[in-house]
Amino acid sequence: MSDVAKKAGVSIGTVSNVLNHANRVKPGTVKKVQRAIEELGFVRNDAARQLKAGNSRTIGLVVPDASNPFFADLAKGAENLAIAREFAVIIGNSSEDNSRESSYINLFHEQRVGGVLISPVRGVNKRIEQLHHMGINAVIVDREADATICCSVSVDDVAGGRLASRHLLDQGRKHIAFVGGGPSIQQTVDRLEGVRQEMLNFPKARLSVFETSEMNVLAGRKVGIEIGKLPATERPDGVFCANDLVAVGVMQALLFENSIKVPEQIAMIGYDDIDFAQSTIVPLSSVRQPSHLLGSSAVELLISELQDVDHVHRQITFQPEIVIRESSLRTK
Amino acid sequence: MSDVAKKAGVSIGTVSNVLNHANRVKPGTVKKVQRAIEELGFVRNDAARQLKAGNSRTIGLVVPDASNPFFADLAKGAENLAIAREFAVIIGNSSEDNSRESSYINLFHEQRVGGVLISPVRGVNKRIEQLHHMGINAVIVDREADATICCSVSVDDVAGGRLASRHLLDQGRKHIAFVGGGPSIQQTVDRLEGVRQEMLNFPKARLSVFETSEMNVLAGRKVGIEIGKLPATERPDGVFCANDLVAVGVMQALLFENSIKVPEQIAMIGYDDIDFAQSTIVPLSSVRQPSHLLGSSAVELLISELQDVDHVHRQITFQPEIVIRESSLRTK
DNA sequence: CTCTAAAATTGAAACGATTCAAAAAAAGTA
DNA sequence: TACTTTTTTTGAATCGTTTCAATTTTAGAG
Repeated sequence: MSDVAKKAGVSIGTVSNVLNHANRVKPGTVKKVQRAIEELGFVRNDAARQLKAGNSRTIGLVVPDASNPFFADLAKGAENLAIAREFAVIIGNSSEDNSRESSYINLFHEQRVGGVLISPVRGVNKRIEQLHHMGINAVIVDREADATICCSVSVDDVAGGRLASRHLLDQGRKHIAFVGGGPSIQQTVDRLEGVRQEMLNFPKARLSVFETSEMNVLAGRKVGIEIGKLPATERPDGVFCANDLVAVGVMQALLFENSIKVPEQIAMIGYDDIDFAQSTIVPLSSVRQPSHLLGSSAVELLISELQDVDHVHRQITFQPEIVIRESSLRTK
Repeated sequence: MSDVAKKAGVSIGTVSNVLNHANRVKPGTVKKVQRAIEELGFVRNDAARQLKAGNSRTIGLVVPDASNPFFADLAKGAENLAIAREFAVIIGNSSEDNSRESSYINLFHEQRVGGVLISPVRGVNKRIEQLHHMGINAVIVDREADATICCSVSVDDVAGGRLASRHLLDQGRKHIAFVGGGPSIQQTVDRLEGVRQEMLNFPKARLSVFETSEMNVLAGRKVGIEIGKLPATERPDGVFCANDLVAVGVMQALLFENSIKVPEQIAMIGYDDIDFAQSTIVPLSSVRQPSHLLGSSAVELLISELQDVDHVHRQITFQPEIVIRESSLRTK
């Protein structure tokens, strides 16, 4: 910067003013400085700027699976709004791993990000507590949080679970299977809770629960093979998967490995309504979440927390919506 | 940090040594300092560290479409290796927009990232030139680069185009349609070039080219509707899409909007072999690229450039591989 | 116990921006 | 012209690390 100052024949302070408060500087001087910047190819060192400022115009986003289109869309929503507000978004992929989640939080903290959007893998409250204790502004996404400590943006997963299971039961299915990622994943727990609630209205129906190691296509395929091998009396006639990736895997296995017909023999419904859901072998019914809106709302809340003096923590909950396609329709 | 030093009863320099060169410090002292760090909840300020170091252990990655699973996988490959080498990866999504690409480059430059992995939208050489001129270490991904200036990791797109089109022609298709994103997108240009080369071996076959506004499902659907509306004599009997997202869109439109049978009336093949390709309504043939490997190799090259004094720029080119599924098979 | 070599510790300087009180220049007024 | 007010410009101090030459402590040898 001092090179620029020398070349433009002004002081360092003036160069800084041109960069940050151009209106305080005489127009002629601005031009001189800008020409010098241009000629020297000067680019401000953000580390020094941050060091002085104490924080940065960057938002950290920690997601459990960046290759899940749902989170990719959520990230896109967040990024678009952030850019409009002149913030940058850094994405960290925890891969549903607690220690990886921690190291991203540390990395972001070291970088003194303005704040963090996070969809915690497990132990939400513990994580919130920790972030709060570290003095990091955080918005919980896709999970409800304790209103007193921070903001959150979520979708009512219990309602989503009810929607999906009620639809299957309404279609006359008697034995529902729920396929999801185990009790450490909150989304799974809530969606299953919705199923359980709904089952109370159908006392004759039966529920089986299958646990996957991860929430992706491959893990779904494993469960699909397992289901296909069950004797006819033990086999469910309706499968609800905790996300579409798992549903796609289960469907693949049922159709190709076990020659089971969807929806005739087994009706299926997924969750997230990713772009591909309508393009699967049998178009997949799903529960739609406003992924884009989740991301942008989260950024909105975070920026409000950073900038508004009278900010109060808010919990925004969106309602999911069922999208019915061929995979879950009643057999004629 | 001075608080930590005071609490541990040592100097600031010692605290720094504990953090960075623990072996230079007596084990007992290390313990004292670590306890102090623990108790005070101290987190190093990365801005100051970077300011001193002049650069950061961060790698910027600029992709044209983060919601394309191909790039999501590539990013994952990059991230995994980077983490193993204790680098962090920041992802910027240019959305195939030149100015957005520029602003990410500037952001990364301001942050003094160690280097940049980039899949430039257009004008590759101009962009390489610019990065080189700015003194930014860069590796071009998914595109070959001028060997004298920087490294690159790519897949032979011309070969991929040949593979796909030869397969369709071998199956007896006479009128091939190529669907891709226009001449500004290098991948499209190269894959089409492959098609053109291969057509020379089949002088009786015909080629039509359709241009999409973007390279996603929605854009593909539009072209699919267009193709479906063509009179039978003008309609292609083999469609090669420049990526799987577009192929999925085209397939949706053909099947649902126009009731055209795949592969009986129109054979289809996509590109990238994303996870979903085998789960589409009619399982989609595709050209597989080693997406994960692309990402990790790029990181490898970049880190070598940063750390090895005798680094020489290398161009790594992988060969694509055809994956044949139902969508392109000959009608019995 | 003394001397020497090795290991551990110290703390001032440097990184490159922003800030702000003070100085200088310009504009306005009598 | 002389003085006041407003606008611009200046540059030293600051942010929190890392580095490295100098100093102190410890270990080893005789």
